Amino acid sequence: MTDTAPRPTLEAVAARAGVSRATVSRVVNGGDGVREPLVERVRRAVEELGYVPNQAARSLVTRRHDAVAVVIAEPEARVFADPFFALQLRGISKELTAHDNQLVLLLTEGRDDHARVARYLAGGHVDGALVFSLHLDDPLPGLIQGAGVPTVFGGRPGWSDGRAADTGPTVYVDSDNRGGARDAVRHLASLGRTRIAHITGPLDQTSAADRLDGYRDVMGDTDPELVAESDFTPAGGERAMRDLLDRRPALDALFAANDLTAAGALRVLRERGLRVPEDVAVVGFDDMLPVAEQTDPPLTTVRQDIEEMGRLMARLLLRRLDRPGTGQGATDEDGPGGTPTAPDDPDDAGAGVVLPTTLVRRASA
Amino acid sequence: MTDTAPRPTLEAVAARAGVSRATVSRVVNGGDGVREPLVERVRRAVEELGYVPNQAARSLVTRRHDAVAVVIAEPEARVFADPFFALQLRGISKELTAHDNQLVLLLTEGRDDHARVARYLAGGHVDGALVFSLHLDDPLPGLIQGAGVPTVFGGRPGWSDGRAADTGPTVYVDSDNRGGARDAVRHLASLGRTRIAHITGPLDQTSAADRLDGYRDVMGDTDPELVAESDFTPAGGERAMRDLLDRRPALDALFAANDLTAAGALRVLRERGLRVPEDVAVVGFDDMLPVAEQTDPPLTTVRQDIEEMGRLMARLLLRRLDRPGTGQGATDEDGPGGTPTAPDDPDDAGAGVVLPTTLVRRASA
DNA sequence: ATGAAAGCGCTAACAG
DNA sequence: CTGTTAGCGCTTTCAT
Repeated sequence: MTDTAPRPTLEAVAARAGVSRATVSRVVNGGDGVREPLVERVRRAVEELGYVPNQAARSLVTRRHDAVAVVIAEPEARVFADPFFALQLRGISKELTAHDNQLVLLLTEGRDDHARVARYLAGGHVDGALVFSLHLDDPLPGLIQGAGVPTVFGGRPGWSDGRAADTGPTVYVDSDNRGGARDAVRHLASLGRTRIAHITGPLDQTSAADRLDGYRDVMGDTDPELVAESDFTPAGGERAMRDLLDRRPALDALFAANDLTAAGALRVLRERGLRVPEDVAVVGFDDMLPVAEQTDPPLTTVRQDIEEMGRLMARLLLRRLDRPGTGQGATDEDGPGGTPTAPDDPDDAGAGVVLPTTLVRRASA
Repeated sequence: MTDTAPRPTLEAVAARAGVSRATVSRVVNGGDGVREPLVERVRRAVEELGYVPNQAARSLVTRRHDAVAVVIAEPEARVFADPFFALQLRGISKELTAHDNQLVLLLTEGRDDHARVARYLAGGHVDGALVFSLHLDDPLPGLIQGAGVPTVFGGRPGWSDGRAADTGPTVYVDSDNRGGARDAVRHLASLGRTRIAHITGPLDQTSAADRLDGYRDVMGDTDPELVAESDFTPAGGERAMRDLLDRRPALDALFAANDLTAAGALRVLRERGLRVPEDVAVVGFDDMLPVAEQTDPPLTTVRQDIEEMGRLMARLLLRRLDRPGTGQGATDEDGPGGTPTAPDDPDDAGAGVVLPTTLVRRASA
């Protein structure tokens, strides 16, 4: 019937309520400084007409969009094989929603998309960006910082600090990969294990590199043959486990860089007739429920609160948006020295915020 | 240094190129009907100034946003435990990106969010919506259709057709759950199995109901005790398998409504000393790689192309947006009878498009 | 083929 | 406190 539904404008509401557009605008935006009876009348008119503000018109003048981009730079399908981003997104979404901000999702598949994303961000469509970039050599983060949009990173970016010079501090949220790894290895050691092997993730990702560092913190320089590099996948885990077993048949424990890898390793262990945890104790990382709880035996692992990471990223960004000047390009002197990180107060807007991890004990170690 | 980076406007480009704003606008939007030398000059000016159109201003006049909302209505955390939505999103994202559309993600957590989403959609922020609603009694789809935004649903909506009357046909994309289920059960039967059990998903979801129907298509009215209702989770699968085994110890095959459920069932089977596939052959549904390939034994299952579903949803929506009138509220007579569904041409914009499934044989059956 | 001018719907000074 | 008045940056008739 109604082919074009001509949405009512401020003007229409004003006419109906017998006031000026400005007054309606005031009421719609909180209604401060408008006398009660008028507020009431305007409210009613809005109600009756089913008025909804035109966001485009508003943005045009306010230069705010109440929208935040979430950029996930990951050419590999593998990312989608685990619920990591889904959980993170959920945390982000909750926080943004609570502050009436929209979430614009930008997924990239390889280099071709970089320019597109950079253009979009530079185009001022969103007030800020939350970006996930896993690899050390990813050019995207650089492009994004160049776009002049306030940004918070998910995971510690891998670049050296030099480049951050003229774009302000690089704000990121990460979990305590290194500390978590230490806990895992210490736990294994406390079980009396001494020949503790480690299967790493792709070492061009800071999370994997940090976990390896944690392992080394505890193990010192013991036998390098106990470390095998892998790729966070189950198949990679199988391969690495086989190598490890061939090289060091007497190993009595394994710390795998993530749960998927651990699952693969577990299969090889069983196939070789090794019992877990009796012969080889195994600890994973992530506490990815569908994996960790379903392995045989269920996996002891290091949990990170992924959803909370997302939440925190959003919170940090929104805070920066609220007080401009902390944004991009601002000369941001914060006194002598400065306080880059304050792990104790996750809400502190320091350069990096690191969330704690916890060891979850199940049957594998 | 540059505190406020005053983005160049059309005006600025026009001045630089020595033409009018109108001409710049034409060039920026394709440049038809502008003589080559001018086009060139404008292009250069755009380049030099780093001009990027202000989308808000543009939307204000065109009433297009080149943005599509993706609404995922799912209060349960479980959804995020599997990569289903991630894959779907990926497909959607690819398609939208290819057509220069943005993806606005709207995640809802329970009823409180419904009003928010409805308001957002009604607010005309996006040109269309892609919505996933799993449960029969979900009020959201209704609200959304009411909002007058062109919409395509992911998965066959569960409501009775009556309500679609005044909002035009309900367009959706689904995979052939029923046909896939039939294939699964037939495969089991072809293996010589006769006492084939079925663990269902939550029957208030059309996907689960359709799979049960497919099972019944093949099994007829045999022993209802061979069917156990469950919830798509591994734990639910365990529980259901135990029940089944208690009731019908002699069952020789299982068709599980999804891979997660099958994984749980597999564990119970092993725990009871039953060999798979020798004693009990098992088939799942989804072909969720991280699960299906990691079970012991690897799972024979029904694959659905999830990413393609997402792609197709986006394609269908964009097509509707391109030719208005096929949108909401349009009197959409398509001759006598009409052709609601044409499964053979997935790109046909019929009311429902159903994608085929394929059986993937692994070791479990 | 190009330019001039009129708005799209809203907010934000500024008056009163 | 409320109304008036300028635009925000862009597209789009309508002249030329």
